[in-house]
Amino acid sequence: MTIKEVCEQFDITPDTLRYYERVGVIPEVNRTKGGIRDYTEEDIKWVENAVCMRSAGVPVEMLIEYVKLFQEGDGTIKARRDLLVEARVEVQAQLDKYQSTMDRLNYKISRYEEAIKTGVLTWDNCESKKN
Amino acid sequence: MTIKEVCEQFDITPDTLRYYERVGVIPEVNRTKGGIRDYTEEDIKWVENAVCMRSAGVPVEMLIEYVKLFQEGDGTIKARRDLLVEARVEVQAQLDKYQSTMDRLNYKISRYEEAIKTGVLTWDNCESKKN
DNA sequence: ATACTACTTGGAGTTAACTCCAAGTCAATA
DNA sequence: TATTGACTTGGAGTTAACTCCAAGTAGTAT
Repeated sequence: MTIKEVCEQFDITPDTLRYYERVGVIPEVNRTKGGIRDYTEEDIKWVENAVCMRSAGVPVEMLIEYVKLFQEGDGTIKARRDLLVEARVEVQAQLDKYQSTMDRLNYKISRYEEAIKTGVLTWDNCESKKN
Repeated sequence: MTIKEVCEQFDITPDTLRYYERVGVIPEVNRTKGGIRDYTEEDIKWVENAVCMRSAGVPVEMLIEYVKLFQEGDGTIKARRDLLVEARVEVQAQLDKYQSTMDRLNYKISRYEEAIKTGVLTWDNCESKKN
């Protein structure tokens, strides 16, 4: 699979994909004799993982560390588990923040909808209410 | 309330708070005769809102736009509602990504826990499994 | 064989959101 | 009054994560 195809599949740019490989967010990718990247299923799984983790803000640094441990073999199982648990803590914390922001947005929007519908501003200052 | 106290309450730095005011993420803050910031309840509500929105990745640009509309008065109710709805779409999309990353992390961690517990690597390559 | 296109590399540039800094001011204490 | 310490400003610097670029090469269509 070419770099272009992989990019379309995950909606990222070739530059990003090459960057991920360069810094070690994914292991080195399979190449043709000519040196052109030819992604295997395995390579693509790594890309999928990286894209997913990055989309939730897991730092590039952490992904690099994980790949490094993975390549060192079975002796790093516990270390990898710990790294993932650490990542999970961060992701969960962010998730909670997003949820509370959603709650706030929903509240504010409902107040605005109400004002628009009734044509009356039913609050002194939307911003100064607890929500 | 002093800048220091507000910072402690929201766990941010004075520099960040001054930056928010400077670029317009929050309206201009109340001052003492000497020119020192003295946050009112109203000011603090704005800070609370900004911190919450920023923690969910709502861009500074959008918050600035919102404050600007707010200061223009009641004629901008619909525009403000639209802005908030736009923000909500983004936040929800991010929330979904975080959730699917959590699912992936939970799956991977459980595989690792299993391997650690049994002492047996029950998969060829943790990364190459669908999850 | 000759274009043409898509790929390759290392390195420089960009962006958003802070974060730090130097120089100056003010209120309270010694 | 002199010093201290926290505050003020505008502007420069930093950081993470890309994103772009110039120069070169490989595979494909004419």
